[in-house]
Amino acid sequence: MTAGDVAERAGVSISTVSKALSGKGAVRYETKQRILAAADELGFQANHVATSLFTGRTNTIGVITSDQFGRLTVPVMLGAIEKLSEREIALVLCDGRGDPIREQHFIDSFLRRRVDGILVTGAGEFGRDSLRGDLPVPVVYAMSWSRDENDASVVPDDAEGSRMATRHLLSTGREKLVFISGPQRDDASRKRLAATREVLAERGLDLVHAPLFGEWSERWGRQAVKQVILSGVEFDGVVCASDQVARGATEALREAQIDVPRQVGVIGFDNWDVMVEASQPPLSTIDMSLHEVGAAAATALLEAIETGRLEPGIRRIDCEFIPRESTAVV
Amino acid sequence: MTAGDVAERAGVSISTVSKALSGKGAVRYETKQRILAAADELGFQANHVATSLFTGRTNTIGVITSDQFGRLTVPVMLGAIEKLSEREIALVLCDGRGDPIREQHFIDSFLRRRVDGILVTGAGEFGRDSLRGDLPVPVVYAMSWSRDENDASVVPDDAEGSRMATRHLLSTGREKLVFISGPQRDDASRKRLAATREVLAERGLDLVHAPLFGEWSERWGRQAVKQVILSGVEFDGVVCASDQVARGATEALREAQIDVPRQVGVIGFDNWDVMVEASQPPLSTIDMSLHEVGAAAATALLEAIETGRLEPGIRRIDCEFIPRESTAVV
DNA sequence: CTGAAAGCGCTAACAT
DNA sequence: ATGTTAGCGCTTTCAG
Repeated sequence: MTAGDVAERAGVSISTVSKALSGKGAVRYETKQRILAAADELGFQANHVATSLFTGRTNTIGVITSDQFGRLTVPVMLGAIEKLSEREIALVLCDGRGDPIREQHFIDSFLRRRVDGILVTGAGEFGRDSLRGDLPVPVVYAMSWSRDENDASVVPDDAEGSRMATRHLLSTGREKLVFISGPQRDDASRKRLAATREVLAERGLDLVHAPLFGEWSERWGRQAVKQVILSGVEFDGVVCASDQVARGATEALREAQIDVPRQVGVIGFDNWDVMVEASQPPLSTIDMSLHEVGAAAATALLEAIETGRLEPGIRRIDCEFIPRESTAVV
Repeated sequence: MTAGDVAERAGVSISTVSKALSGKGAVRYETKQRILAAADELGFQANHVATSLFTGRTNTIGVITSDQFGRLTVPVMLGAIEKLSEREIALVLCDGRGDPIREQHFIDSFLRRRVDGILVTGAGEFGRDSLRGDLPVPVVYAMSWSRDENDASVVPDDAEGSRMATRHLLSTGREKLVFISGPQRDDASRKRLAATREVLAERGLDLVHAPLFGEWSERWGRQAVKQVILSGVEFDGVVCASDQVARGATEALREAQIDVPRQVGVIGFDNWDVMVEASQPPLSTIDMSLHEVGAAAATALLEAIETGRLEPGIRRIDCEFIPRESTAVV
């Protein structure tokens, strides 16, 4: 099933078939119809491989992840997929697992396949190393950002998200806040703490307890709250750097007969459906708009592919505040 | 950067370069070294597109999902990716969303791209329609299975998993079991119920309460247990068709001052880390080995691509029982 | 408006 | 052991 078959059936030459189907050359209306009909009858689909060989573009972009497509990277990837499939661009995936050797291997494979561009993603606990300097195709980092300022990265505006969270808690009349997060070395932990403190400072306030760093788990959230309660410090709001932590915190409060949201407000981060909805009460939280992060990264990559220009630096996508009961005013 | 450049640099012809690099033709050791050196210096990577055009194989397989790569399909896809990347086979992804029009669109795109095979995946609540009869490449369904008996599908052995769960509960000395599941129309619900009853029947037992169908959520798990408690029926074990349901059930039991596992044992299904670990106590459960499902589907597809033969029918992959505290004997 | 011909980068017979 | 040649299926000048 090639263009030759269609040509034969329509009684024209191969090049006329090509022109008719691509719509690029000048073909008489009537012959065009004949060709289209023939192509249709034969179910002809132009061989994309051959086209790519000629044009040098594969309409394919390589996606490499460092975290096995987890909870954070999947939405990013879906956002990118959606954007790219509008333009008939396919994604080929591979899982670098954060191992530079594996990554290098896959990059080579991408280059052999002549992908038009590369998207790098990952959970983004830390800034990551640049892939390597001399790639012949544009590279965009999504969610996971490159420490190299000449690279282009798209990430959620974490800091502003945390500010929104804190401002919201303050706006419900609470002033005695506690901050619970995951590991201290994680980028997200540090940024979210700094942002929380910044908002408090603007109002002449500070956290009423030293920030609590642990792990990204419900268990830690529970434990941290118990610790705060034990410390005897008075508090009326808990800023959590993840929904898991927030859910754990909420549970521990309930167990200690402290009413959420009446006595203490709790806000999470992530808008992870299974956490925020199952929590009692459901959690107010910050949505990182990961879908948009992926879509924006894809758009930037597309533009770079088409124009050859890629604006370096880190682009931040707005987060969204999602109100639920855990911070309601009662 | 083509084979021609390498040839020129090594002072040989293009075909000799091809032979040297592919290792297929006979090339004198010394010239081969020269060619390898030249290729290395130039950083030459053979153009995969050109090779594909010639060989007719793209070393690419298309993956189409009906559920946006959710919690169940991601591990399946990762299992497949791992298997396939061993052989330098890439996956191109798209998201059909269960919409036949979209699916058709992507299938066409796959065919234009001359993928070597197609993998269909999805959460598998129901058996799905076959893609369409006359595809020129092999198709394997993973997790989501095709209702057409001529197709090849790979799924977890759900029924045996449920039997294991029930047998385990019985083995801990419990006999008065309750069954809580998601929507009744879901395939998984019905199969898991049937399997549970089958094991009970073997021992001359039956559920002590009518099976409870609702949704795949913690909330429903909580509600269902409350309902059972309210009914006044005596029970000492809860078979749940998902970890979310099991976690909700466990919570409701705790709230009702019923000790898990001392008074009632609870077993889940999925081995979803964030659920089983955060539950108090942690949940015993059944792992569906989704990674293996993906890997097995990939293997079957590879074989079909290589040999042209694809064994039709549904292949079931063993589940694994994961003991934790919620069913411990105390 | 249509067709012949060259070529994208590679492979594999077939010479030499 | 190496080189020459003819494609893989398409696009695109360039003639006619």
